[in-house]
Amino acid sequence: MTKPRTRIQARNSKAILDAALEVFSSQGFRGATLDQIAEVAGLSKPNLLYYFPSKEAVHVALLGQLLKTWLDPLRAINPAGDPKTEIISYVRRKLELSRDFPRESRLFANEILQGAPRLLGVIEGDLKPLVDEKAAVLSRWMDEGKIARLPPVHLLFSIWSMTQHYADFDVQVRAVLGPGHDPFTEAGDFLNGLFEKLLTP
Amino acid sequence: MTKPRTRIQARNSKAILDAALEVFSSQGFRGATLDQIAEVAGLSKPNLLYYFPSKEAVHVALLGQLLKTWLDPLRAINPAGDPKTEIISYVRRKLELSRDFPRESRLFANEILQGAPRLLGVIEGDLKPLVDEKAAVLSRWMDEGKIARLPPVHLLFSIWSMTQHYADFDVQVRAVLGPGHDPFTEAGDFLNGLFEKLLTP
DNA sequence: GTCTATACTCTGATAGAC
DNA sequence: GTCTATCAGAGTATAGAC
Repeated sequence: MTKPRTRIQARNSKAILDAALEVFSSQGFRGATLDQIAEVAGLSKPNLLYYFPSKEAVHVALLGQLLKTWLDPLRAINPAGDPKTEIISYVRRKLELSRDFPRESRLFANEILQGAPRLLGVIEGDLKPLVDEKAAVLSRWMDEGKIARLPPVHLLFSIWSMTQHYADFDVQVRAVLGPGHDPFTEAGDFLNGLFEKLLTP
Repeated sequence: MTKPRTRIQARNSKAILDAALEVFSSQGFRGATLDQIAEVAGLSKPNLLYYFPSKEAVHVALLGQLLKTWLDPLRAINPAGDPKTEIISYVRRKLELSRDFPRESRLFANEILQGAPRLLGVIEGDLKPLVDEKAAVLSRWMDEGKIARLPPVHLLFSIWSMTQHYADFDVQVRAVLGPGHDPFTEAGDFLNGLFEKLLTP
């Protein structure tokens, strides 16, 4: 069902992928069942399998569309921009992704936790070259004294881990903060200040 | 099998819990099977079920012993110690936990990702009070001008996320760094410098 | 204490009517 | 395109021999 030809097909394909995102992101691939996905999508199980030939195919379709979105903010770092502004904007965008697409973040986390069986190739083939490219930009900025000298790749890891934490560990974050808190607003202020200070040479 | 009475029972119980940690931490609760656990433990499936009455019971036993270890470093923060030293030691201990017990970290991450169905009570009952207690200590240190003023709980979140990232996302970390890197050694230096700078008023 | 055999349920996937 | 019915295999758990 790569090319939906009718409105119904487009709507059902979308419903299935959305339901699958819901279930896969909270249960992992093996823990999710087609029954659950079909129920959330509001379809029968055989009908789901009319749109996708197998459970695996649904998962692959999800991961495929995930990675483009996921890497966009990193791609958007502009080598010609103001260094500190570029990095802090990147942090902000990553946190917005966690806030607006927490299921995508958890789907990704689940995949990596399980050893990235379906994603390792993409990580090595797409993510690593992109990281190498941007790490070189960061290094140049450090050489020029525009930002503090830090190991560039670990700087990226710290951005990923802190921003994704608010999506992936949302339950724990809210339980520990208690009621009356807005985790993402507070995180935005905290991370803004953190990287402002950290990046100042 | 709460009180093993013979050497064989002690050894088998231990083998089962170790195997279960291996499988649950990489597959999640639903994704793991008793077949896998029994095979890793070197026992037959019925024999495994002689030691634990159900899959659920194995999982509960694992989570129970997990949390004590997991909270120890936070408990160890000494209100009477030197503030910056205490916090940086905490970061170091947490990173050592990630390095030496990555499966425990991933088991915990899996649980939270899945909405903490078996852990939310402990988080609210044990973790939150402990965090509140230590956050008060951090706040006092900030009031006294010993360390920079930051939202204390979010400071703890940043420590948890950055240190656990190296265990939970190990596959991605190694794939992005490429060969010839020692993630945990590099992370230790990076995080040491990061918090040294961040905490300086 | 450990094994073989098996009961029973769940799950992914297919057949075929409409 | 969607449904009911159903199959084959995997999965949890139990019975009972040794």
